[in-house]
Amino acid sequence: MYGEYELIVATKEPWRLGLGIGAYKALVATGREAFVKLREAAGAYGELLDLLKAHKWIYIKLATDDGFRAAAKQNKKSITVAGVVMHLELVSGRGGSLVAKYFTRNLGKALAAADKLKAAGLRPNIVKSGPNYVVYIATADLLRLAERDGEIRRAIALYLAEKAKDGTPRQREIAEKILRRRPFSIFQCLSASSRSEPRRSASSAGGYGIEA
DNA sequence: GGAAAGACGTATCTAGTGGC
DNA sequence: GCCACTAGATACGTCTTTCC
Repeated sequence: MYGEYELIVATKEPWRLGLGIGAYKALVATGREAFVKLREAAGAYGELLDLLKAHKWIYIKLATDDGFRAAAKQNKKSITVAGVVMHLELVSGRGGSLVAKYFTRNLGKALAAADKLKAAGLRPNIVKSGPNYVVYIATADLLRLAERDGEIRRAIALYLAEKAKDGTPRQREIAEKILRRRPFSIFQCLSASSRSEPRRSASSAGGYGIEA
């Protein structure tokens, strides 16, 4: 697939940038290298594109960053609590609430997960749901956890923001209600996490185009 | 195709609050 | 203090999606 992509820049002096193709175009890179060049060229703009979650930028990162690709594959709105990977879920009761759940068909695993969560000072519940056992922590515990853990706070904020934007009408209603009710700010969470990262040197991303 | 995991909806319980 | 009402939380079933 990578061979199908070419990074071509239009310029008055194409020979300075790469292989000249036509009077004003330079072929800078092909295949995977085209994505790598694009990513390098983005420089500081990359941070902005990260925050904006621009889908074309995400495609570039998926093509150039193995770790990001693995994380994206694994990431299903899940959080890790006391070593237990749980996924977030909006529950549409009368008011609507947010819970973190761990699914398993193995009762022993469910009990073990609940023990870990208890050891972390939480109050897990185990319910049978069809053939599954569901270990979950309720909204109150989840929010207490979020106060202590920035990563979990960020995951919850992103999840709620995503549901408020792209969820079903009912999910949007619940997500917006929770966001109004709780002192969550997606922007606080994002800016807090971006502040903790080292600054990158700035460079221009202008002038590049990509052709498939 | 089947098992496991994930998503969603409904019913019910519980706690808080206001009116009397 | 009691009752009614409301909102939030929990319980649980079912359907869908994903993965082997």
